[in-house]
Amino acid sequence: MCKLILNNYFHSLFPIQKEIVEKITESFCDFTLNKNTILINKDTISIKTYFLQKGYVRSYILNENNEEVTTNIYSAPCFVNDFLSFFKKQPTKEIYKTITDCYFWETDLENVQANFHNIAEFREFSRLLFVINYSKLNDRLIEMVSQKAETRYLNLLNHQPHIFQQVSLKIIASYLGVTDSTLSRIRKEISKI
Amino acid sequence: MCKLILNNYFHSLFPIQKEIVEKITESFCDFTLNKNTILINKDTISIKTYFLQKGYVRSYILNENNEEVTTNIYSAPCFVNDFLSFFKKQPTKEIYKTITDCYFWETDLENVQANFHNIAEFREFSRLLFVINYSKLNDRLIEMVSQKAETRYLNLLNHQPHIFQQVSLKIIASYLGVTDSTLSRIRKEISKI
DNA sequence: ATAAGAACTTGATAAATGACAAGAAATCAT
DNA sequence: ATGATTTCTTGTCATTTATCAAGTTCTTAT
Repeated sequence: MCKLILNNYFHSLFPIQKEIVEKITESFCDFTLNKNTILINKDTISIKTYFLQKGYVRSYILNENNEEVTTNIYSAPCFVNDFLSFFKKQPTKEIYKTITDCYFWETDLENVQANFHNIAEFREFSRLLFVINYSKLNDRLIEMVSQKAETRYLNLLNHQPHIFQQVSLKIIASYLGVTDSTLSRIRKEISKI
Repeated sequence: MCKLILNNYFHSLFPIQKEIVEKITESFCDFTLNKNTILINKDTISIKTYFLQKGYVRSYILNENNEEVTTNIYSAPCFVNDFLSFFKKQPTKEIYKTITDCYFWETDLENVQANFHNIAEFREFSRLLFVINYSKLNDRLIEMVSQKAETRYLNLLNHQPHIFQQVSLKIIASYLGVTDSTLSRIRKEISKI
């Protein structure tokens, strides 16, 4: 149980003394999940916060036709959270499921609260995590409304090529907001060039 | 200079003692802007945080054809912030402009920091504000990728009918992710029923 | 190794939306 | 009030993407 990667993640976002990071992560516990396993189920209250050290996770909703629409793809190292559910204790609308075998760290709200109110550096880190997540989501929204599917595909391919090694095109298609047939045709078009 | 509405907003999101709210908002200053005035310009660093007490504001980007794509519409009372710019001092990608005459309160990062680290209730409020904003943005993204334009239009009409009184269809169209011609046709179709 | 299922591709056709242009209606500045 | 500007609508046609169905390839469980 080595917390090196977890601790480094805190450092990488906001400069914090080693001893303080160790105090923050003291109560984190590790666990693994096999691929295609639910991490957080729909309509439940997420009582843990998760750090994904290894693997890929996606969140998705079921639309009116019960089709899965991928809302986010998480690639380690990163935190995986349903903010509204975790902090406001509301039922989740999305399902969070592993795409590959995964290695996680988890802790609960009680511990987050203690750190948040007692450790100034953790407060800064937490806020930064929100700012970055909000900003990424905003960028994604802008991309979805202002660029066409082919551009969005090329952006993903350029910025996160590793995703294509691990995640099926069906999931990627729904993340890009198109059907798998359309994605297949986009790839065909691009390969011609 | 009456801070009643501003103070009430804090209360409405998270229960805080009156005296503490007054302390939090002590350093907020008010100002007005005429309609169609820039609040935060593109490529600048937003050094203030804004509370919109009265009026409507929108944020938008300029796409590759220099067309305005509305990313958000803010209706009072609410906070208006470019989180990434304000907290990470990064240049904004979006322009924030008033749609109507507006009345604002503002304060700076120094004050936010003092409150954030000294007042536990403000910390909770701040985090809640992030959680709610993140969640709204996530809902909007889900709506954009999983529902068609007509449904998105009807949702906006049901949940925020007041927007249609103050905001031009051109801006609403771009917020819904369609052209103004398409929105016009959607409205025509619906009116037939 | 093999059968079953899932992932991916492809074709034909339909639906949704965009692009452009022109005209009508509303708003604004003087 | 009047002309200029902007907003909104509408027509025609093009583009993008979805839908459905069939076939191929790849994975996985036994």
